[in-house]
Amino acid sequence: MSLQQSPFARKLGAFVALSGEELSALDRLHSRRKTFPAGRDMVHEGQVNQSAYILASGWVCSYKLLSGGTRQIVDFQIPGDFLGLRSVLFRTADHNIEPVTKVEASEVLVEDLLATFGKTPRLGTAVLWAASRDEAMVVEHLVGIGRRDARERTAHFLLELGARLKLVGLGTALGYACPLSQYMLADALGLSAVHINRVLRELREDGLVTFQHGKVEIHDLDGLVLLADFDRHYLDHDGPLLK
Amino acid sequence: MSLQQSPFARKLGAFVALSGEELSALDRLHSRRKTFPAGRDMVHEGQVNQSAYILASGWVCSYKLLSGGTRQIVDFQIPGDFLGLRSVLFRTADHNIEPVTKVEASEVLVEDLLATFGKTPRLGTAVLWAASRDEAMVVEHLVGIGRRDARERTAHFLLELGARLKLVGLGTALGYACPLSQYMLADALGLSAVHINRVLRELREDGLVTFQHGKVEIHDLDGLVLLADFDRHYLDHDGPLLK
DNA sequence: CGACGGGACTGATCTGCCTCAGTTCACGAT
DNA sequence: ATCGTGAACTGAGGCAGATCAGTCCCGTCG
Repeated sequence: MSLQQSPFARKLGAFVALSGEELSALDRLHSRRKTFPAGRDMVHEGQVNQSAYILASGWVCSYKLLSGGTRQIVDFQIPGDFLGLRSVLFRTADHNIEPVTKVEASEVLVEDLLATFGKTPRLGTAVLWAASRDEAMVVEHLVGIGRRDARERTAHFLLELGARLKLVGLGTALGYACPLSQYMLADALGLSAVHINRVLRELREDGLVTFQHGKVEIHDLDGLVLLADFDRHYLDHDGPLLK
Repeated sequence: MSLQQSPFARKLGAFVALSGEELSALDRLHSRRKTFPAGRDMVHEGQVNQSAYILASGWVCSYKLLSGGTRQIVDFQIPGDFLGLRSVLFRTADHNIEPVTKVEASEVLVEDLLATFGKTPRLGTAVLWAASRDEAMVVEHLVGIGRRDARERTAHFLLELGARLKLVGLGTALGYACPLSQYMLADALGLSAVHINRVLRELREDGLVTFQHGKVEIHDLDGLVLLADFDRHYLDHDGPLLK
């Protein structure tokens, strides 16, 4: 275990216990560091031959635009997350990617990735697991939008985000820094910004969570978990699954 | 090209042009044929060490149950689709799978799958593409539930289903057989069955589609595409992408 | 300094969809 | 023939969340 792990290494380490050799193989993937300013799209839907990225710092969101001008945010990515894996496989991006904050990311060439997996197959397993978890999150998101009301949905979202951030060392069970505006929350949760605002006020007045000044503070974890019908296990585990 | 291709071979063939050798490697995956009656779950959420399946005939749906008793159908699978790939990777199923009709499916052991990919890597590519397309469909579904109204959502769903069925030779641009009840449609689209019924009536009265007696008939394809904001390209293509 | 702009926040009104409570019809079992 | 069941279908009434039209606050820029 090194003192200063990258969020990516930290996240994969939660799935598969990593050796020193595997950790340095990961480090080598981080050579082509790039930065992106907040707000200007990194990837547009339809673009071909995009690179994949590993997010080192900052937040981004993946979204789709509809003809009516509305948008749906599919997911947020936080440090340690893989970006645009599907777009690479498919050769053409099927969604837009916008940095929420200033972002640092490592460009990953497919050939480097495959070579790394060839030499250290357990890393391949770990990345596959991480990708499966991301897919599971999209599914959970779908379920939430389809069948949970605004309060439940918001509560679930904040809990899930907290669990993800905790995994990469950017938050605790009690709170975390969150650069999202209420507009972005609305676009992610399929609600209007006006309604998000009221829901956040309700959750605050009920003593469950506050989300103000870029900080989420969880005041009643059990109450929130109950409201959201949140499965603590599906993101949460202590120690790697594969030793 | 064999005369009688399985739906799975037909679908993969749309992504990657397959040689005779590759086709027979596919056939060998179909040895452990099983059948399942309609209505009784094949897989329950939380089950461990499930097999994966390739659907040979019949329809199934993947869904999640919420604490309130409601359910959200995440996706339907039709012949040629892969079943439970994520559950296998993750070792434990994160959703339920219920046959909509009587179903025939080939059980696929992970080791057989990996061995096949080792010998015929282009098949691996094709399966990966198919999996990416499935993931893209879940994303599109999410967008629909989040930001499309009931009419658009229903129209989009019927078009997408048609495109998928056409790919495996079970439908045309004008219509297809569809064993889904309005209740299932409701659970998939995040609506009530009552409302689905009214929406279907409206679409029928507007001369766009009819869905009656297990048959979907598209009467005004352009109108429907326009209403649904349907991207004809993302599922539709003539001839394999990789020669 | 004042102007400007973007985010948080609010009240009033409207509406899409849900819920409840049915009816009708087709079909399989008794 | 009758019963039961499950799917399609309908009307009435209610409500969650959208939309409209703002105000207030704060940070930034000329």
